Amino acid sequence: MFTERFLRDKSGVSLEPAERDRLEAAISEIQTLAPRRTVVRAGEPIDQSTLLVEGIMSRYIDDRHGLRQLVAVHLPGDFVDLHAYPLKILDHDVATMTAVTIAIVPHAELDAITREMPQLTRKLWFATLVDAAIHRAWLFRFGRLDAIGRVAHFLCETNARLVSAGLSDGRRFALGLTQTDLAEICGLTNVHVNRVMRHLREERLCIFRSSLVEILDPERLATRGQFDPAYLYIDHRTPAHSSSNPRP
Amino acid sequence: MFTERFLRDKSGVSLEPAERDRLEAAISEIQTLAPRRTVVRAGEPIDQSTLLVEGIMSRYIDDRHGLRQLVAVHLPGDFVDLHAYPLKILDHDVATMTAVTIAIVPHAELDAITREMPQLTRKLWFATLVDAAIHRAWLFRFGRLDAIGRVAHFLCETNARLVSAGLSDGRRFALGLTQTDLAEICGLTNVHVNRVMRHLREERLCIFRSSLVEILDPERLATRGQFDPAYLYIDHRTPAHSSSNPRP
DNA sequence: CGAACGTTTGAGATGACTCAAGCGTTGTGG
DNA sequence: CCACAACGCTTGAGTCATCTCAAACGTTCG
Repeated sequence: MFTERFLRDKSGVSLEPAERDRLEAAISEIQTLAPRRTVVRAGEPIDQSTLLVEGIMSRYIDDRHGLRQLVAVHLPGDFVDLHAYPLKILDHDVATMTAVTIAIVPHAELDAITREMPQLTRKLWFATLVDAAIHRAWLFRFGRLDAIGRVAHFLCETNARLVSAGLSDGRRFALGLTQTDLAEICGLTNVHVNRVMRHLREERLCIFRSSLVEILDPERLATRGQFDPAYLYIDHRTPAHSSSNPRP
Repeated sequence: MFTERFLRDKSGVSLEPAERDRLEAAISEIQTLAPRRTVVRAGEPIDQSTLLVEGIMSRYIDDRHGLRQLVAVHLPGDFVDLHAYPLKILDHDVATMTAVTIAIVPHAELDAITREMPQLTRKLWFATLVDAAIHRAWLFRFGRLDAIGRVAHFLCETNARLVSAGLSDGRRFALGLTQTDLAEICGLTNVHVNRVMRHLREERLCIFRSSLVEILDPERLATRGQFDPAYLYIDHRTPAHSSSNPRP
C-alpha cells in the first residue's frame, strides 16, 4: 500500500477504500533515488507526479547566484508535485534530500480520475491546498519570527506531520537533515542555526543530534515558535496511529 | 461580466464561453465593501467563496501579539478564497484593503460544477495553484532578498498581474496602498519601507506617490528584485489587452 | 590515513529595527 | 472658512539580530 499515508488523518477527506484502490492502480512505477538529486527542473513540461513513500524531498527556487531557497519539505505520504498535474510546468525544482522511495503517477491516470471520480478529485485538490497552507505558515515564520522561533516552528511542524504519518511519537523522530539543510529551510546561515540549536539545547526545549530530533518540552517549543497546527488540517478526532509503530 | 478578468491570459486554461457562462450563473450576489474590513476569520466554517471584481484584498495571519503577516494580496480577477471550497475552514483571515466589489459564489454551485464539468474544475484547481506559486515566490522574496529587493520584487509582481488584468500599461498603475501596507506585505517596518522608496526614487527605478506607481526602468527594477514572471503562469502568446475585446 | 563533510566557536561588520520628532495632506466640525 | 485632528510620510540617532569571514574540531568512510 504505497498510498497508505496519503491524506491520512486529514479532516473530512480521508480516502474511501475504493478511492485508495483507484489511486494505487494509478501508480505506474516505484523508484528508489539517491540523496540530493534534482528530479524535476523548473520550466520543463511534466506528465507525471510523484508520491513520496519513504524519505524526505524538497522543493526550492534558485536565486541568480545559485543559492537555493527551500519552499517546501516533503515527508512520507506527501504527493510532492501533484500540483504539476493542473500546472503542467513547475515554477521551482524538486529534489531528494535523503534517499527516497517514490511512486510515479502518470497525469493520464489523473485525467481519468477527474473524469470519473469527482469526490476523489476534490480530495486531490484538497491535498494541494494543504501544501499551500503550509506555504502560508512558512511566510508567517519568515515574516514574524526570529531565528530561534523559526527553527522551533519548523521542528514543531515537522513533528506534527510525522505524528500524522505514524513516524513520530510526538517527542522523538528521525530526521535525516543537516544544520545546513535547516538553514536553507529557515532562511538562515548554517552558522546561526548552530547557535540556535545550542540555545534550544541549553533551554531544554529540543535536542537535534545525529539525525535524531528529541523534543524535550513540546509545549514551550510550540510557544517559542508560535506554532498552531490548525493549518495542517489534521483531524484530531482520530487519535494516534496504532498501525505502524513510530521509529526512533 | 463579473468573471471577465478571472483566468485571463493564464497559459492553456482560459475559460471557454460555456464555462464562463456557467461561472457567471454560479454567482449568487454582488457586494461592495468598505476598506479595511475583515470578511473571513480563520477557523470559521464557510460555504461560499469570493471573486474579486474591483479593488484590493488581502489574506493574513496574526501572530500572538496581533501583528499581522500578509500572506497574499489579491487584485481584480482573483478568486480570493476559492481554496475555501475544498478546505471548508481557512487557516488565515481575509480582509479588504481598499473599497471593493466582490461576487459571491456558493459552494453548492461549485459542487455542481465539479460533478458536471471536470474541465472547468481543473481550471478552478489551476487557479488555486497559481496562488500557491505566488506564495512560493513570496517565500523566495523573504528568504533571499534584502529590503530593496523585496519591494522591487513585489512591485514587479503587482505590475505583471495588473497588466494581465488590463489595469496597468506596464509602467504606470494605480495602487491604493500605503507605505505601511507595503511594509506588512514585505515583512519590513514602515520606516524602512520609506527609506527603500527613497532609494528606488533616487536610483530612478520607481516612484510611488499618492497611490500611483510609476516604474521608470522595468528592466533594472526586475533585476534588482530578481523577478522572473514565470510563476504567474501568464500566457505571453496573447499580447497586450485591448481592454475587454474578445480575443480570436 | 587522508579527504570530505558537518559542527562548533570567535570576532567584527551590517542591514534593518526601535524610538523619537517633525512635516505635509486631508477631512471635518465649530 | 478656519482650526485642528487624524493619518501618512520623512528623517535622525542609536541598538541589535544576524551575517560574513576564519579557524578548529569531530566523524565517517573509502
